[in-house]
Amino acid sequence: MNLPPLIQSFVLHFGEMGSRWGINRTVGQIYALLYVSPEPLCADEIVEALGISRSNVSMSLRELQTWNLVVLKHLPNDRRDFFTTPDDVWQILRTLAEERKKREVDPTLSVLREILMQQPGSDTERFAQTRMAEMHGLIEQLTNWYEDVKKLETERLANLLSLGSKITRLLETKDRIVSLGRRKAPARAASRPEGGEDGG
Amino acid sequence: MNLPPLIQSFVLHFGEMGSRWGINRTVGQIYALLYVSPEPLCADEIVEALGISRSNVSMSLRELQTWNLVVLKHLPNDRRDFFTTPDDVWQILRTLAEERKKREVDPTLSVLREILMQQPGSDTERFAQTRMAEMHGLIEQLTNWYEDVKKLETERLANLLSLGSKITRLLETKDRIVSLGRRKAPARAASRPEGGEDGG
DNA sequence: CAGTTATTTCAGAAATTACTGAAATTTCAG
DNA sequence: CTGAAATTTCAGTAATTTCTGAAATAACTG
Repeated sequence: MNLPPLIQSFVLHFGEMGSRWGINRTVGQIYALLYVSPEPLCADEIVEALGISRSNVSMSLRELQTWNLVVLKHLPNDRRDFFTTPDDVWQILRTLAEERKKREVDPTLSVLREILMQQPGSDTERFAQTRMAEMHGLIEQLTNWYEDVKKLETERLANLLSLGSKITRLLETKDRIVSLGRRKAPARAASRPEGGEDGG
Repeated sequence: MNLPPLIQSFVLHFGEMGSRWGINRTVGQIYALLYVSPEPLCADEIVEALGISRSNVSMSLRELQTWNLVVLKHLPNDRRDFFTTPDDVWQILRTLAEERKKREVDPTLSVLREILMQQPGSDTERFAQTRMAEMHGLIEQLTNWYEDVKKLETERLANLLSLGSKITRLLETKDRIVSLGRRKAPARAASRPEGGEDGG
């Protein structure tokens, strides 16, 4: 491997991280390298930089393309393929989320749904189904939230993030306003398992 | 493998999913099995159910314990160890998030910080650093949000989720109110990197 | 203490995954 | 068309990961 030390640390780290995800080491390294390169790189430059075989680079780039994590560029009068990563980190995040959802979450949801449709043949199975239903419910809530939030423009999303849980204070305010509007009902008094009024 | 069909599907699916994460197949299967079992299971029951070696079960349970994803139980007059999963799915989610952060996000942040401290030795390195700074910034925003939100009680969190991006409408309302309060300025016109006020 | 049961460790076998080099394919120029 | 350059494919090998059986350790009983 033949890289400026500071870049090498980054590339190596991503290689290790890659293997901790489903991604393999080489794929992680190539991604990292492209991410920090000022110009698009061609396959042979990657071979040179990382010291791996040409065919490995070819396969790994293909893998990255199926993840939509790299984009192919062409230079005039050069028929080699050059590669970069999208440069907006928020966009990268979105892509990553989308792909992981597609590969991990959606199949799980569909397996769960399928199982939940079936008739349990015993108490054990019946119990299992209730557990799976809980899991299904949680995942569905999360994906609904995700589907909803991913539509936001980056600026708004960033804003939302930076509010963090402060948002709940706002919600309380809203609740108050709404129940003021309603006037009649004692609003929050009714059956709430959770006792602690924490009214600011 | 010796399981009711409906449970077997679930267990097999989690096995496959496991290998797609860093977790391996057996670990995934054991987790799934414990998750849907009405009673805690001992190691030999797992051996029996999944048809794997006793030693593999022992190692995999240890792995699950380091993730805090299983809990050990003891029955009276029985010195074997029994295992279950926590049964609140929200709690499981929190644990998972926490562990993955610890293993994946935190080390990445620290590598990035370290690299960003160093003096770049060339333009290439300088450019790489700016890219890494972008990534670092994004990750930091996300983890700040996470640290903030994870403190919420489940009920509140679920509430927040179910609002999804509707929340932004509320934010707009708030903006309007706030700028009404201020009266003078055209409010949003000026370049504001971050909304300083949060009402409260 | 010896004997019994439960659990862990670990060297090596088995299985899986990643990588390479050589050959095949594609793409383009003349 | 031929030939050169770029890329891909793939069979075989290398490396890594997972899993097992046997042995070691630990925890308890009487």
